Amino acid sequence: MPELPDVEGFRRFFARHAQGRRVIRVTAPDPQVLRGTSVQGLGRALHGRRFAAPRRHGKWLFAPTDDGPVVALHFGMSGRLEWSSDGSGRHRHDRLVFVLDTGELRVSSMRKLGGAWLARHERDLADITGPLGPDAKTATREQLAGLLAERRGGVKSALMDQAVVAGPGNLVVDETLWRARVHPARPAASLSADELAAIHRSLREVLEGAVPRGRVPRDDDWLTGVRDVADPRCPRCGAAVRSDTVAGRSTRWCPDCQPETA
DNA sequence: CAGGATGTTGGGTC
DNA sequence: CGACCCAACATCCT
Repeated sequence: MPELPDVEGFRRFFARHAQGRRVIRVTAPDPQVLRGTSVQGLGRALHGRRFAAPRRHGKWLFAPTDDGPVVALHFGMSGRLEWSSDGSGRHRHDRLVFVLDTGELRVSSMRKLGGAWLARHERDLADITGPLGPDAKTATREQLAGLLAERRGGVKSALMDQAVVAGPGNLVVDETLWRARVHPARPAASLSADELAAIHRSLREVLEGAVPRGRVPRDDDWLTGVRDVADPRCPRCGAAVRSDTVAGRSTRWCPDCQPETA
């Protein structure tokens, strides 16, 4: 499920449990999630080192050690972190375990779409992540407007592209466009200054609401709250919510609040 | 049983 | 090169 708000929750979780803690050993109940490294490689790089403050960019979580190597985590569609102070309660989907001096931090992933990478140095992270736009939480209105203005495709496709702006996923984008009253298939380059401002403001509001919760809330005054109910109604105007595939992803929008032509 | 799920990548195509 | 579409990845759920 992880989008930016979820990963920000994982960052806080990582900081609470692992920051300043020493790595005793690394085990991989399912090494398939290790990308470009091995459990031996991770062990050699991390053994005896302490984790420093974790950082997030978009949907990536970076866990540097106090003197060099950095673990990069991406959670795919189903990843999350678990903590066990006494080593008990192992779960079937735990794929990677950092045994620390105070307990075990576990990377769990049902579908194994994400994974764990090892960077020798900070400067190697960009090779792992590929191109990433500015983080959605801090992107300025000018940045966002400029990036969208030079896109040729639809606005949902643009906002979903991590190289344009890093962090938004399917739920955040649908929620943002609903709040901004912009149809998801609108050509990005056709948006007015007012619409661009509304998208930026809405993106900030959605993230400010979601990040403290560590997820996109399923509140009933959010579009996400009616996403999967039968006969969904727009929480703002009561119109029947439309469902279709846009930019290759399942998409919800309100035909009254978000008309196709502005 | 078929289809879908909050993500990304690689191939083919225009 | 930019953008779209689709399949694939692996597992569970409706």
